Amino acid sequence: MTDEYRSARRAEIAEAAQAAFRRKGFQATSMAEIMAESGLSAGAIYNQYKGKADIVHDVANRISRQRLDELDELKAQNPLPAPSAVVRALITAMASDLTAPAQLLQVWGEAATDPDLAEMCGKVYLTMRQAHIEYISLWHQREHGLSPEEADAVGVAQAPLFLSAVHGYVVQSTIVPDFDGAAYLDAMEALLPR
Amino acid sequence: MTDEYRSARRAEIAEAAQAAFRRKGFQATSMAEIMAESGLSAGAIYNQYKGKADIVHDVANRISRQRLDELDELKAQNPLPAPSAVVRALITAMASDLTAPAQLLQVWGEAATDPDLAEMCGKVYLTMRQAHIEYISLWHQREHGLSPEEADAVGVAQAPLFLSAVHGYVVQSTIVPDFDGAAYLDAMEALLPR
DNA sequence: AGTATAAAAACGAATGATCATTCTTGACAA
DNA sequence: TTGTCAAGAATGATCATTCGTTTTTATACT
Repeated sequence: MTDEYRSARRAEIAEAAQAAFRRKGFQATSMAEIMAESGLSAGAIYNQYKGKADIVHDVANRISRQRLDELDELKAQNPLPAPSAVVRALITAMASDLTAPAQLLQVWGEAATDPDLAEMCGKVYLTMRQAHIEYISLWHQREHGLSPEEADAVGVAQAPLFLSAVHGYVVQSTIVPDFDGAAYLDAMEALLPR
Repeated sequence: MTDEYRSARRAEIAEAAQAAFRRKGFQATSMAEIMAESGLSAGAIYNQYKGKADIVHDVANRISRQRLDELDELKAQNPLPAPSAVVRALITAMASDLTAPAQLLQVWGEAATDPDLAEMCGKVYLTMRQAHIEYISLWHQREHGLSPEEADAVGVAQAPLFLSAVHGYVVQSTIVPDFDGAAYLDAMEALLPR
């Protein structure tokens, strides 16, 4: 069997598991449910994954990776809009998959007790933050004529707060019954500095 | 047995369960671990709670309630600082219990798949938001001379973003290895409008 | 006060269900 | 024919919950 086949099958399993996890959570989802969702047998699944924990990690990885992929697309695309517009684009991309925010929140919640997951989430965050630091710095240099050092300092200070806009969106869209995403994005762009 | 005794024992159990949940998560914590942590037997625990789900809900409630209690203390106390200073106080109060942010994140993650928990979290959020709307509105009326209607509109728009500062703190302090809470708070006050 | 009695509460071993994982068996591709 | 993969029943462990028993507590009575 070819490598290509292997990874295709892993994707098949991971997608089924992701759907099941989304419904019941990581811990409360049984292997039997993943088997039912994927239509595969225990043997087929254990041929691809070491165990349930292995699947959980792979799915969490996928969910996080998707956010980084969106970041890459943004980087390749834009001229130089305000940082808040970048955050808007990031959130819009994420929210285009309606289940993505809740899934991210599930992963973060799990990371609170799983060191491996915490490390993965931390790495993803650091990549995100670094990209924002560089972007904010660049934007302040061009737009306000700051020196690279001054601009970097601004980026380091502000990047975590721009990312908080993402975190707030994730939490509120999952938890708040009457959450209005569009109004949230408008308020963010009005509030964050330019 | 008096009602007082009953609630004292429930508190005893809930505190033990909370400690265990913090370590292993809600689902992965077994009744045996709650028994060990509390030093009580199965019978004693099942006399107070209907089952594990009952304990989970009670503990999640406690974790959320503590945040509302802090809000009440703030309301009783302050003259009229800027809204961002209120958010700082809220976060500082929360972070004074070092495990509180991670616990909140666990609850929110669980709420993504548990409708009862989601409803509870939603209610807590809505009272938080309402308090902030009123506060921001009041502050804008006094500080910038806005009419009540104008000021209310500002409050409705901005409150979710002020709360995002809390959500961002919760997520980042749990997930980010080198998170600097003090710098985060300073940046927030510098960034949010006055 | 001291003791008997009844009720409540706690104990902890037993139970039955669920679950992750393994392993034997059969099918299929090379 | 041989080696790989999938199937699915079997296994053994874990877990929430129950329940018969013991202990404690409150109360009534002498």
